[in-house]
Amino acid sequence: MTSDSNRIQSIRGFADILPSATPVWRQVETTLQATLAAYGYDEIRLPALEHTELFARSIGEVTDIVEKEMYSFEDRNGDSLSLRPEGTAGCVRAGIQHGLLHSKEQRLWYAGPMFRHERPQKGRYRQFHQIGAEVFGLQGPDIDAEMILMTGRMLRALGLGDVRLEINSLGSAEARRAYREELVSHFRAHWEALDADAQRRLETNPMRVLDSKNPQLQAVIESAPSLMDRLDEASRAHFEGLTRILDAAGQPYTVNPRLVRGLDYYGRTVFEWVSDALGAQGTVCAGGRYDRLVEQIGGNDTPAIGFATGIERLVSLVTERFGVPEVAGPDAYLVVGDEAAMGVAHRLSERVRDQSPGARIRVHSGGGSFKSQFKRADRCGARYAVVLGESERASGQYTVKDLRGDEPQRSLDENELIEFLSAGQH
RNA sequence: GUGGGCGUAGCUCAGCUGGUAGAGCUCCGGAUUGUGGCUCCGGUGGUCGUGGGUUCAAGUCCCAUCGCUCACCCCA
Repeated sequence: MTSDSNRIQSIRGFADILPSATPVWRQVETTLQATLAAYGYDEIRLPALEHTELFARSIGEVTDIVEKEMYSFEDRNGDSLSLRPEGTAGCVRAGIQHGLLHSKEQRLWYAGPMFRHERPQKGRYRQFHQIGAEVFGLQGPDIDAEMILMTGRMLRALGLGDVRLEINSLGSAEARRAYREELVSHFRAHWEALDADAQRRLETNPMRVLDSKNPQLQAVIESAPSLMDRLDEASRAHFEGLTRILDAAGQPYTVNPRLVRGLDYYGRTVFEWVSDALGAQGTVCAGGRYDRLVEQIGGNDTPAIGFATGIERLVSLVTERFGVPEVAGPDAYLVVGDEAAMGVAHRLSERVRDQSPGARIRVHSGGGSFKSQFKRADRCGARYAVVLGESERASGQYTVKDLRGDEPQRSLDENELIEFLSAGQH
């Protein structure tokens, strides 16, 4: 036994996804991708590594993500590169670089690992996986509403229809700036009523003060001005347009005026789907509009909206609710008597795979008694055990035993056996 | 970065006021010379996370350190 001290372990926050979990992952991923396809989105695949500058310029220099959570390092030529902490920046970069956004709309989705150097906890990892989508070139609230309805459909398709939808509008950059100043002076006037945490937030991200969970601050927060009341006219009309469509579509929501994004590029519509079953990390899907970003990183003025979901969180919810599906074993397990039988076993199984690519045949390896081979056939969940021993080779009649049901043991010649195993479900 | 909880067999865990490391499951073998599951019997598997200290004696007490985990911050 190797001692723990010289055994290499995975990096903190980088999880292995073991065979017992991959079926749920696959189910979540295929369900989400099918829904995206149903709304006419096209897949785009993007690098995990980008120039650090891209994230600094899009996410915001002073955000936590850029300041202390990125995996950044110098390339051999001295460039600063970073593992992507989110997917939007790279998608926008690719859209500009390849001319995808040139006066036409795009509905794109992507999937893959993201990296943030945070302290891991339930539902939060340093390498985590997202599926997200970005729509470019559409400025009206109709696409906002469609994206919200689509993400709602995704969650329902996973059996997670009981999450709640929260929406808000962050208004225009100008309105937000004016509001932020107003907010800062409000809280400065009540400085001594704030706790240390809120005082710190007032310096870094004033709108976050509204998020404080401290009940003693509720009075000061209640009396604070609301961004909703100070939206610019266009943003107000946009938001009202959004709620009209959601109402007409029968999609329930709550307006949460304290719903703020941690990334600088958001404006106007923001939304979140929240579950109460995940502890502190309740957001399973979040998105919003970012009309200024494309221009900000060098493209033409292009309206855009996007969302991302955390696969780990969805997998966790689905697993808690429905358990893990039993892994289906092979259709047949070939028990081999000796070396000569091994040749027969592979000749037979290859012919079955030729004829029926969906057939799942496991040929025993590693020797051992018939007893132990049968035991393994049973343990791996095989439906049938096929015995290839001396007497079978002599007679040309192979024994097939049903391991899961009451079918009587049968004797088949080679062609019959191949037909039998190729038939799939018996 | 900060705080709480936890580190004993592959897994889940027991181990009392310090006194020779245990159980269940798994795995391997046997009962059944070529037939799994159920049962019974036997076996493999541990520097008790790591390093130091106290003691005649440490899984147990003390200190440090590493790891896991939950929470804060922040976020998917």
